[in-house]
Amino acid sequence: MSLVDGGLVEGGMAAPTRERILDGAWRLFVEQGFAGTTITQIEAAASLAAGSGSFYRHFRSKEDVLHAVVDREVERVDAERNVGPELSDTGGDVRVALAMEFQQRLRNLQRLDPLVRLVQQEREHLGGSRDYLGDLLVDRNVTVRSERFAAWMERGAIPKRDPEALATVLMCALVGYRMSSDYFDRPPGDTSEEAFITTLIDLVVGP
Amino acid sequence: MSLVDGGLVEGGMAAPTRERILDGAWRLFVEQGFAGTTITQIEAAASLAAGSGSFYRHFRSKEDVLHAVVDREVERVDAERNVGPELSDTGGDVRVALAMEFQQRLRNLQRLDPLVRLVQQEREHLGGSRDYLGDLLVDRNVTVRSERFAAWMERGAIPKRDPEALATVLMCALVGYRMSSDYFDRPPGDTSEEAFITTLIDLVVGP
DNA sequence: GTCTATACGAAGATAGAC
DNA sequence: GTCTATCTTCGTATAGAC
Repeated sequence: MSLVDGGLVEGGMAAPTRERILDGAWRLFVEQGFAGTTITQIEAAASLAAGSGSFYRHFRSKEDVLHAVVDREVERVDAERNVGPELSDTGGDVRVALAMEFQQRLRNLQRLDPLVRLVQQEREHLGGSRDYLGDLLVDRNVTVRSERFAAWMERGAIPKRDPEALATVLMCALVGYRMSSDYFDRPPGDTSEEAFITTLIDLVVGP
Repeated sequence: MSLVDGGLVEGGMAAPTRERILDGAWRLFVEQGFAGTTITQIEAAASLAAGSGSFYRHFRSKEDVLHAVVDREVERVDAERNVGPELSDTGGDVRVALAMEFQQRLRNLQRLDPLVRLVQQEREHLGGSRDYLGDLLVDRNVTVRSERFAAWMERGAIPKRDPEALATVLMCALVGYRMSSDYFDRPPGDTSEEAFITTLIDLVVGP
């Protein structure tokens, strides 16, 4: 049982203050942005007296905790990295394998949206973390998918094309769909996720 | 001849203070964000005395000028709206028509990036403008393109598919490519714009 | 309409007792 | 490590002369 608000974790042990500060700062930064969040709010969220400088016993400044928060989240992304099912897991049906992969990617993108937004907002202050996040979110995904597509092309499961460019196009389409949906609070062109994925698969597999 | 910095416009007439404030605020908001920009900076950019409240003779608050700036930019987007060349303009070559259209869309997206970012940053304060921008940037584009695709499908120029879903997928791919490039300061998967567009065309037209 | 001067509040950060 | 209390800086906004 986990009582995050009370600062307790499984087993009833009180979470270290530093962790509580990171948890609270992360939530507040996501909800209000970095500039919109005050040290006082972070202290309150960490069950410290609001307005006391207790925060400063654990972090040197507001920017300091921003870096710590972002780095922790980027590490989590790294740890949770996963790819879609192998073709063999879906009875050799390439359409099913693609559908599962695209759905999973859209879910992942949605989950990562708060982090992406925060990093975007504070891009000037987050040079290194931003580079690493780009590598994690984009390049490694393209690499892994393009290798898979190349294998499928060899087997004749999908038409032959430049596998890296294909992987890039598909990833960009999914990124664009998710960002448009988040940005405008509705799917682009009123195209449902299902119709979007179906069309994407048709384009990849061919008629 | 236009001397924006000096507050002059064609003809040598001094631009009204209100316009100079809008120009300066727009530039500063793009460079530093809304929260990161001070009234004092806006005044200086408009050639008013820094720290004097002269700003307040023209706008009631910082939020007020934000709305005015965003609305002005959205109106400009609306005025500049344009679509790619007709099929007949390219000698009936659908690949050429698509290439020109995609290139133009990528250029447009790049030009609109500052506005999109600003609206994203201050989304809470910009409800109405945001809805309208979504309509302008996404839905109208999808509508216009899907009608065109439907006509091309009738003529047998491209394979038959759901034209609206196809237009959505393509627009999302371009949005994702541009946003990834801007976000990480490099194209995703190190795929050049040319290779990206070529692959996109191959997917649409078929082998 | 623009200036000088300033009131007011908010937020980051520190000092020192416990 | 946490508290009370406070310092300092900065930014919004206003008052009133010109």
